[in-house]
Amino acid sequence: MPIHNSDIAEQFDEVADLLEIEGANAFRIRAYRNAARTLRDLAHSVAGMVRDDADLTELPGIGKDLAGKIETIVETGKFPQLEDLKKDVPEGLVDVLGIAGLGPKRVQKIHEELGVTDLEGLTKAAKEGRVRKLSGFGKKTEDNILHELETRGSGETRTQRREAEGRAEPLVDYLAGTKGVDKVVVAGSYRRRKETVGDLDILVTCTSDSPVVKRFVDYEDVRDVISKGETRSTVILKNGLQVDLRVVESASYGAALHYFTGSKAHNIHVRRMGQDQGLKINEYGVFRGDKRIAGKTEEEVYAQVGLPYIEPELREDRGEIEAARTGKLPELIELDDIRGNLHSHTKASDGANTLREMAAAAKERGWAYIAITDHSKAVRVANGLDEDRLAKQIDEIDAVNDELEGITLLKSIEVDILEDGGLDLPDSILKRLDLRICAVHSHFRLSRDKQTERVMQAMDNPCFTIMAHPTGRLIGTREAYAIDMERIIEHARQTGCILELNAQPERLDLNDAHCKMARDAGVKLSIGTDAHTTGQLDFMRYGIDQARRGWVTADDVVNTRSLKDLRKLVAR
DNA sequence: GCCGTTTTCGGCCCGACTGTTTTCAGTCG
Repeated sequence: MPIHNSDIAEQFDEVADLLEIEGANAFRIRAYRNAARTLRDLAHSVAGMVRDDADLTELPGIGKDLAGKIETIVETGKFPQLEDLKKDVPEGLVDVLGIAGLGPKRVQKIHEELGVTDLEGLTKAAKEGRVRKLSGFGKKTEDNILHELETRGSGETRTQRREAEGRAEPLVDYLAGTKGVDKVVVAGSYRRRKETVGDLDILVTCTSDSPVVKRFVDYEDVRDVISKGETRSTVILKNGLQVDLRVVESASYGAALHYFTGSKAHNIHVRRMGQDQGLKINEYGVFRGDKRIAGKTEEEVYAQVGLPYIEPELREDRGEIEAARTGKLPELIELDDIRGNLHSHTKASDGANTLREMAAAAKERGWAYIAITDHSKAVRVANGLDEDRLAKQIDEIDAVNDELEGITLLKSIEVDILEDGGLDLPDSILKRLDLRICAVHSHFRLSRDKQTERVMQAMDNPCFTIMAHPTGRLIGTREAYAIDMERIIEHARQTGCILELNAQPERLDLNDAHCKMARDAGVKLSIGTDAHTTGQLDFMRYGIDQARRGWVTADDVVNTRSLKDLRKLVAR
């Protein structure tokens, strides 16, 4: 059973949690968390690196000690240090640490003085009024703990970007209407365009007498007010989403925007660079001594540490600072670069619109072409096309194209990859199409090797043009099927196949790390909306967001090309 | 536990808010 990066990352995070409760050195704890993050962000398998005898200490945040621990985990499947820690610290305390307002010190105290070892014990102790009697605790703290225990959902939840937008936009409009308010902007992972957000960070600039904080906590969608100060406030919305408000004066806008956009790792890196030059960087500006020397814009902040502006989507401390320093930042793709869409459905299978309607909607968006990719017959629930129906659709598209102006329908199909790696329709009909996108819709539970080989075999068929939603994941509801993306990307490179970045907001498949990996390998991408209605063609922007997070440029994406150039690219 | 264009030892980002305290520890982002 191969060990995945995320397995090791999880164990490192668990060690960090347990060490925290033990009261270990904070920097040692951070080292484990940093290492966990490095492993999660890594596009290739660290187990593979161990197998190849690669030097793990080359990875950021991994030194001699952690490299050794990774090797032990990969080679033996065991992590003795974690086992030992679990003997010393009850595991249930990790859940207790997850309660907002309870940090390591308080958890320790609750454990030592009240004998609490898990959430159940904590609930009992709080209900019996024993928590408030501890020194440093009080009635209010106890009430907060009980409230938190009652209202918290099941574990950690992140909100999908589209849902977050639905909450953020009206709130921004509401705040912008407040007296004295100048700018209102959503920062945080929302601005970095992550596929999901943990909370919303809203930054406001306003006059000193603006009632914006009061207006914020009075917002009708607020369920709980966690804190409310002069420059900061935190609330929980009725759907459980946390929103943080930060207020700064205009002179600090850029510094605050940079700070609250993050990521934390990116900020720490930039601050350290500032420190090396005798500068202090905080949310109010860049300071030499007590004198603020920058802060009005983000560009100013970066300039002070000798860097060009870095796009928010890149700010994950995944090499963007080095790239900026050496002038190697990618010129990220933009929505305007897109010339067409290569994944769309019609009424013929499970879409809602006709060929003409889809063509008109694509033209409205300024595109030059749209590929019609209805399902093939294996997907019965979606009324997939057999050979005869596809042949009819080919004729129909030819006829419609004769009437259309300024937009071209491309003949295509989303053909199923069968369990044995064959395609669901004969080559004879597939060859009549302009391009073919190929997809896995069944047998998700094959072993990693079998799944990988199934797809690679399909890629060997010259009819294979684009791999649709390559890992099959649905954000928050279905894990990716087991597949070795390193091998898939390498095979795509060798065969000239294209990988799709599916832009459906619950798919966004490839993820950002895989986009970068494909790009680094020189494999071309297609950003496809997978639209089942004309309106879903607007999902293109989610795909662009994800691509930008993957360092993707317009040149890396086939559907930024003119129709003529696209035809050349899809011919293998 | 990591890391190094002054360093292989001694640093490690920085400020706001809450609750319980009488000047601040703990927590959070």
